Amino acid sequence: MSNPNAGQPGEGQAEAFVPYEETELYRIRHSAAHVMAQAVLELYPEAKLAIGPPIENGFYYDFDLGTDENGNPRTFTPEDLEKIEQRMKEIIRADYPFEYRVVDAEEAKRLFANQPYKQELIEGLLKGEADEYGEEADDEAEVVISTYKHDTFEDLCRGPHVKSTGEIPVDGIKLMSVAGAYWRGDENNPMLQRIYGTAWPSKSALEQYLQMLEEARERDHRKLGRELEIFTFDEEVGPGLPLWLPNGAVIAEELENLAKEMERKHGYVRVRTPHLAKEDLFYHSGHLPYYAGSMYPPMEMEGTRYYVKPMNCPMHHKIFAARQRSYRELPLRLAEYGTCYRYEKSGELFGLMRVRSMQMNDAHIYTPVDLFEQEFLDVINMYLEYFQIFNIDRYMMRFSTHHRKGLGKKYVNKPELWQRTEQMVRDVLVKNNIPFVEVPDEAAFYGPKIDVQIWSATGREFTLATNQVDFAQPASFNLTFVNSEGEDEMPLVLHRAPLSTHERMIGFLIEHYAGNFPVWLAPEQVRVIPITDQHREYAVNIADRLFKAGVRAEADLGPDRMGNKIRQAQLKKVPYMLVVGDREMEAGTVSLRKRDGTQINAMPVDEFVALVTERIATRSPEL
RNA sequence: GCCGAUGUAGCUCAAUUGGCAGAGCAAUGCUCUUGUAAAGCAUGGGUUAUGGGUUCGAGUCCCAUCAUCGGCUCCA
Repeated sequence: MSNPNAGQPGEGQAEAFVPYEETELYRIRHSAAHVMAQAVLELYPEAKLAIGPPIENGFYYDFDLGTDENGNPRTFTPEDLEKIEQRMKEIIRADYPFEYRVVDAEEAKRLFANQPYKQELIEGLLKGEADEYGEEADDEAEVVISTYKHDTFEDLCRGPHVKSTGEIPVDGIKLMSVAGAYWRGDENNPMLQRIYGTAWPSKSALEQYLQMLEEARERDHRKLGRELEIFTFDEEVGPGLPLWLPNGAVIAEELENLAKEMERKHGYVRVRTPHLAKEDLFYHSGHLPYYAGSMYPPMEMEGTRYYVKPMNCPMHHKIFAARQRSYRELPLRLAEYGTCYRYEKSGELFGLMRVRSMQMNDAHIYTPVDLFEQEFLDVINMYLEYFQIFNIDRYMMRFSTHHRKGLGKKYVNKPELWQRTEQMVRDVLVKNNIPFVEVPDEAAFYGPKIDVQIWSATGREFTLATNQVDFAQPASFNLTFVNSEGEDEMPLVLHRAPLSTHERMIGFLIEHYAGNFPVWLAPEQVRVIPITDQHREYAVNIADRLFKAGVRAEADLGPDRMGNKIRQAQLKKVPYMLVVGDREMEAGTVSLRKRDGTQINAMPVDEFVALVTERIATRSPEL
């Protein structure tokens, strides 16, 4: 797929009107990849070249280094990176021109005679397959095979490049890391060695980028989650199984309260279901045929096999089927913060963003087909309401559809239903002017979906919320309702999880707010700081008063000085600090210091209580 | 799961070619009674991830396992 966020997803590119592919920076990065490949070939003459495209923030190139004397795959060492980078700078300084030429298929094959991956790419080009950028060839256009050459290095390449290596800013490049990557992104293919580099128009731009990475590390939810005591992992509990600390539990509960309010307003009813079920249920649902790879293995008792649930839907379907349903009670919207377990591969785990136990903001909407549009839109609107509350403005709606080659394997084998439901979703989106990108071959096994994509502090892309159409499970569970004609009719099911899972949502929110939660979400909302021991009782009284007003407030009665107590509260990112001494005690006031450093002295206690309770009640983003 | 790297006190990090495991912060105790981001003194804290091996001697070298990190694959 062509990356819709190719430049920077969000800030930093004011001149975003020019497509990334047409910018000078793109040519610089692409050219840097070629220069790197030359340097690698000089160091490892036997290396086989795969592909080396520009990417967001830089470029990479994939190599197959073959095997060593013992038959083990050869890999790059961190020292190699330094050598390669040094050599790249020499090549850049030598200012070799890039020369473009078109070659016919015969010559191309001869040119890359001992480059098997290039041969495969040439074959692909001739067959009109997607090129190295994943772009489908235009059926009408004739196949053009071209190369770019600089110094001793010639690569199969469409370009574009800079005029000569000297146009690559020698101080603007840096090799970042080595990684394994499968040839053509397929895990059945051999693993290649990938070197990632970054490239910028100048030394200062590079430094700025490195600085930005540094800052991103500061807001990484794994770091803040530890510092703010939100969650922890324990080796003995297991990887991907987070433990919510008291502060994290507060945030999770606030999110649940929000969800309950919102869902009540939108006509949902709540249900609760067990964490495991008999094997038969998951056969029925299609999970065992299509999803078993992500499920924990079964446990057996008295000859019956049970699975821990990877999703809540089958249970909700059983609730729908618990009695006969009438069209009069549809759409039926069943909601549950359900706890699910998925066996994510060990290398896929990532802090809170990718875990093995998760609580989903789940709901299933059973609707007659003719009410689908209305229900679907209501769900989208609920997303937008939530995003407004959290000030989430950097996201992307991704419409995932099936691909015919996956029918019966990745997707249930109902081609006409796929076509029909996908068209329904597309129509709703277009008709309501909701911006989205369509991505083929990314659907759920039971139907098309809309995912909301967001980015973690480290730049990794995640699906935050999801909204999926399901035409498969109603059929496999034989779900029906009696329509106005008195006939049995099958509903469509909408799966939706606008608040994601607690794990991913809170991981995201930590980074989104850099730990500075709005008052309503902050685990500790107010800290009262007495100046000396004589003010302890007054501090306790104020904290007590706030507590009774439903505010999460604590008095810091520790032995530290006021200055250090303020520092500690700042480090924990407590929104409000109330400093109290003689002046406040006499006047019945507090000195309010906000987390941002602003200060309001001599504020009457009543006034502060009114302020904080108003912020909480309205879920105000303001401090 | 795959490729690579890393693992020392609650946290951040030291420890020369293999030669007595240390510091700051945090914690605990005592003193100080303080006005908007760090008071002072003292004390405790470690089977150096786990299990093997090499060696007179291993945090350091080797092997295996576990976990984490950067990617790939996959995904809420």
